[in-house]
Amino acid sequence: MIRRLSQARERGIPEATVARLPLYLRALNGMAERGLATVSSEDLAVAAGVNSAKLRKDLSHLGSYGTRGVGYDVEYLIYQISRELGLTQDWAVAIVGVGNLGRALANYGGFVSRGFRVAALLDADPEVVGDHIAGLTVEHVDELEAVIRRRAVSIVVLATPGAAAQQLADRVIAAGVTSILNFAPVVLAVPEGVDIRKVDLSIELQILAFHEQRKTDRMTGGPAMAEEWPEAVDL
Amino acid sequence: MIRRLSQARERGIPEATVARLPLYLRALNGMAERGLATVSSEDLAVAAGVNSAKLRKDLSHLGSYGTRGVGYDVEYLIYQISRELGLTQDWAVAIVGVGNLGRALANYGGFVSRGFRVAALLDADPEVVGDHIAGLTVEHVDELEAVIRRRAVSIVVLATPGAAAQQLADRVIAAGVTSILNFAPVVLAVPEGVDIRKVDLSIELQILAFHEQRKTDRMTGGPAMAEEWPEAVDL
DNA sequence: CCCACTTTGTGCACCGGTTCACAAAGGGAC
DNA sequence: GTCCCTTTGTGAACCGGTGCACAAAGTGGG
Ligand SMILES: NC(=O)c1ccc[n+]([C@@H]2O[C@H](COP(=O)([O-])OP(=O)(O)OC[C@H]3O[C@@H](n4cnc5c(N)ncnc54)[C@H](O)[C@@H]3O)[C@@H](O)[C@H]2O)c1
Ligand SMILES: NC(=O)c1ccc[n+]([C@@H]2O[C@H](COP(=O)([O-])OP(=O)(O)OC[C@H]3O[C@@H](n4cnc5c(N)ncnc54)[C@H](O)[C@@H]3O)[C@@H](O)[C@H]2O)c1
Repeated sequence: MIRRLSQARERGIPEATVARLPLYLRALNGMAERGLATVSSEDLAVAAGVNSAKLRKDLSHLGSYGTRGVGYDVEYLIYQISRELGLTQDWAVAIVGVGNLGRALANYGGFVSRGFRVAALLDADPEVVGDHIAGLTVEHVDELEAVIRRRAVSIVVLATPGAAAQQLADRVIAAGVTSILNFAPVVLAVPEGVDIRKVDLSIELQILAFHEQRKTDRMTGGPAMAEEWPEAVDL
Repeated sequence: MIRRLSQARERGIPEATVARLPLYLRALNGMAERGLATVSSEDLAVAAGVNSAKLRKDLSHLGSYGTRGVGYDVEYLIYQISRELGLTQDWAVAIVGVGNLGRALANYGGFVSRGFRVAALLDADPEVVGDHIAGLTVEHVDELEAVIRRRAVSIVVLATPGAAAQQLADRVIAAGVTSILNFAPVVLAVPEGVDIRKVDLSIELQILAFHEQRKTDRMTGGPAMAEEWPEAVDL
């Protein structure tokens, strides 16, 4: 353990790797619960549903944390990945928009489990403001900036209708937040340095439908070449 | 319009393109509502938040549906993309697991809007079975196979706890479903030919946390080289 | 009919990421 | 200590996707 951080880990872990680390972490936690002390790249790769070479390359970006001929120490790797992802500190999250989805998110347990804490719920609807959900009181969105400052919110979840999302994003960014998880079906324009992640159910379904159509087309011999282009369309 | 489908559109639209088509479609629908008849790749690209060359290349995979010097006909492009994505037919979707999240999904309007119809709700909890949600009655998951067959379900949304997800996936696949949208935080193992898409809130937050940590590290001069490796950890 | 202008469609160079395949490293048996 | 076995870490080829830059195609004005 003399001088870890060989040449890797210097700067920049590939984005694709970052996106898989949580997967590895989840698999490792399962293994730790089952009492496993070490795990090979092969076994961990299977558990995480990836290729083992990819897994090794991913881990090599964090440093050289395996033992050849043996594998990786489960607890140690959990610690290293958690640290890399920033899960050793806890993050205050605010949920803006407490409708169907916002409520589900607020009540979601798995949320809190790993470093994330729902610190505030905000809504514009006077019917909703004041409600008690998951131990929190819904505050008025007029208080947005004050709440972000007071509770040291660093991640905002947007669960409002699309029409309100851009304006709310502008406000939370102006208030200093640079990480947003957006559930509204709109493309948010944000300045350099702000990270947006988008969850879009409708897009996921459409992608599934595309492949589903392909599959059934293949069954039935492809789309009839004839109606490639129905003239009736109102151009 | 004599003989469209030059050499493109033959087989296989790139996966990355498929994932963006719903974005273009959404932008186009907005434009159609605002009465725009044609749109340039530049304008549409801005609305969808992508590079215009990428947009043109994406659309070229569907065929050559633009007019040089003019742009794309909005209505016509909506029709072509919809057809390509399989949104001209409607898809029966079953939601399995009617808890916090399942309810939010069932009540979600934007769902139905474009070709998707929630055709069944299923749960294992006798407290929940029989509830009326969004005009449907929650059925018992024992009926899963029968419901899938009876309602011609082709897409299943899994919104159960992780522990139940793999087993349920196996059952819906055995019942002939080949498209699954999974909200449970587990890696599902599925046979060739089955499409899984995963929505994982926890992973999204962890990715945000990673970048957030990087950003704040940069502010404060990076993580102190010293505590790279606290000896105290219980290895 | 011709010219100037706009905008598409795409060839090509580039880039990040994936995968193979193997040398190097470590462990354990004797 | 030596040998054999296991498994890591990574060089290098490959692959899909991105974006620049431009020729080709079409429009509209005169
Ligand atoms: N429910 C789902 O399953 C689902 C799935 C995918 C995407 N979405 C998207 O998530 C978002 C929320 O969906 P939902 O079903 O919870 O909608 P909803 O209508 O139930 O809830 C929206 C909430 O946002 C609040 N709101 C509106 N404007 C606001 C503002 N300016 N500031 C603060 N709060 C405001 C409303 O008062 C309401 O409580 C929508 O954009 C929807 O398209 C929802
Ligand atoms: N709620 C959220 O915001 C959220 C966010 C991200 C991920 N998730 C994930 O989505 C899933 C559902 O979350 P939730 O908050 O709705 O949980 P929940 O506990 O509220 O609901 C789960 C539902 O599934 C049902 N169920 C359990 N076993 C079943 C089975 N074998 N067959 C059919 N139904 C069964 C339960 O009766 C319950 O109604 C979980 O895996 C969770 O980790 C939830």
